[in-house]
Amino acid sequence: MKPDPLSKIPLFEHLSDRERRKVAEEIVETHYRKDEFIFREGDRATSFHILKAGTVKCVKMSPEGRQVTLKVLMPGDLFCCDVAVLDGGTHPGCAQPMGDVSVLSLTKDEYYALLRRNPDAALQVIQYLGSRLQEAQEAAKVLALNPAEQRLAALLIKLADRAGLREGNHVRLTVRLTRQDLADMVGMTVETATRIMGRFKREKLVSGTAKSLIIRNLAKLQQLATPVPCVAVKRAHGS
Amino acid sequence: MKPDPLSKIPLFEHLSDRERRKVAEEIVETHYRKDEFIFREGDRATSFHILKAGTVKCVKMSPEGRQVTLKVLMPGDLFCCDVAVLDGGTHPGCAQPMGDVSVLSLTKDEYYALLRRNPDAALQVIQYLGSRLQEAQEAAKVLALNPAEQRLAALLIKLADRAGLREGNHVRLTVRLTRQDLADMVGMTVETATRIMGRFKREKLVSGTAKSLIIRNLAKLQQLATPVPCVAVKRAHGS
DNA sequence: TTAAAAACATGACGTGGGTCATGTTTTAAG
DNA sequence: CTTAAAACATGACCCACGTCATGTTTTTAA
Repeated sequence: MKPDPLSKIPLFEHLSDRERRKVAEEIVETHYRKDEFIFREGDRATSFHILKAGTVKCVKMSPEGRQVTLKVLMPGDLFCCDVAVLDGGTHPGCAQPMGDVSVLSLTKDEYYALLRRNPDAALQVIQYLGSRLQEAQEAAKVLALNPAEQRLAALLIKLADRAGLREGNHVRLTVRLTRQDLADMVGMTVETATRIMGRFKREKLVSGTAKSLIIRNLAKLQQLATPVPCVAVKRAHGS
Repeated sequence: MKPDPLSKIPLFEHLSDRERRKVAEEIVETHYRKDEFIFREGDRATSFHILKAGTVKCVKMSPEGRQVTLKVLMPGDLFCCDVAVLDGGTHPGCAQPMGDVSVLSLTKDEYYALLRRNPDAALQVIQYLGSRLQEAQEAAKVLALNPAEQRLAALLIKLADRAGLREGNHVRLTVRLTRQDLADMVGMTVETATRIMGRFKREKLVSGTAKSLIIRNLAKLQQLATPVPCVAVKRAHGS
């Protein structure tokens, strides 16, 4: 099959050609549209996935119908790579395409076998999970401590970095993100997101809406995202 | 050395006796008191650790001096097991003992070698990281969506489950947790934590303070922790 | 045992941001 | 091009929680 698209994916970069060919035969590619969930919260987990093209939202719902977007996956991202989920567990959240996407899948057993035969691949997965964990913890800290404006500013910066396309002295986001999407990513309501984006727009920090969001002044956003490191340390620790 | 304390730790359970002896020789045990940080945010990460005895707080500080407790580690928990941190990175948070603790450590290189030689150990780490990741995501969701009372109730339940000692029809926590500790774990202020705990105490759901916290009515707390699944679904998705 | 230091507790007050309501603009489908 | 649906925007209201202030109780150390 095809001229080896796997070599570009970090997980597979250390594999031998032979092993890579073997995996290429086992792997299945599937396409999804915006309205087809890849899986839903509570579904039984059966496969390991890699996002090949497009973007996917990982979403958790609250019983009241509100939701948080835990993470936006970009091409190359792994999902369901943790054994905990695969080992008879159910998905802790939904995976919802944000447009047309293409996903590579490997069954649980094939995935296990792969990791067992290739310690380097296992190390890659450990590395990936580790950085996801750090991200998640950082996100929790931000949610717990920062006011809405800072959280939104921080989000825009992260997006510019990870899904942005430089255009002169501003950055265009390659992902379609409505105000609602932004709000869900930083735990606030649409109204609040709209108001703050309105403020940002007035101050020429951003422009455009979902169709094409543009970051016009990254430096100023950076500044807004960082709370003032107040001088007096309120609660010192140790000793 | 000692009669193999490693066999009780999940990471090592699938190792051959030979391998386990080897690891036992490489591993270093260190003791820390309450006022000695094991490491601080920003320190260079050099070793992989396992908590042998005691409890440890993983803490992140905001520039203003507020803090969030990302996780309370209990005996058997791994830390710094993610390669991302070990591979030339710095610690994303502090590790602060909550009393006298005992920690087993393995240098980065020995740890890598161990994982490479023992695919099963690597899978264990993947499993561990995966469940930590889910926990962290769940925590983020709770922080973002739930009001203070629900978060505290949920925390007490989790603690009862993971650090509780059954005593008749109530549960005594084996960890010393001040109101401040509780507050830091669910992103609120001491005052709010005190007030809510006061309410809980009046309703006979809990009693005692840091010295010895007792959960008296787990069922009622469970109920408080779960928000009312309101009937009308506000924002349905799909199709 | 006593004194200093944590931890706990409670009240008064202000506000960020959630909720609801309503209108405009943009996008997508026929 | 039209039209319905989705996304964006803005105002009015209010309450959960953070902040500050002050007092009591418990713990720790000497």
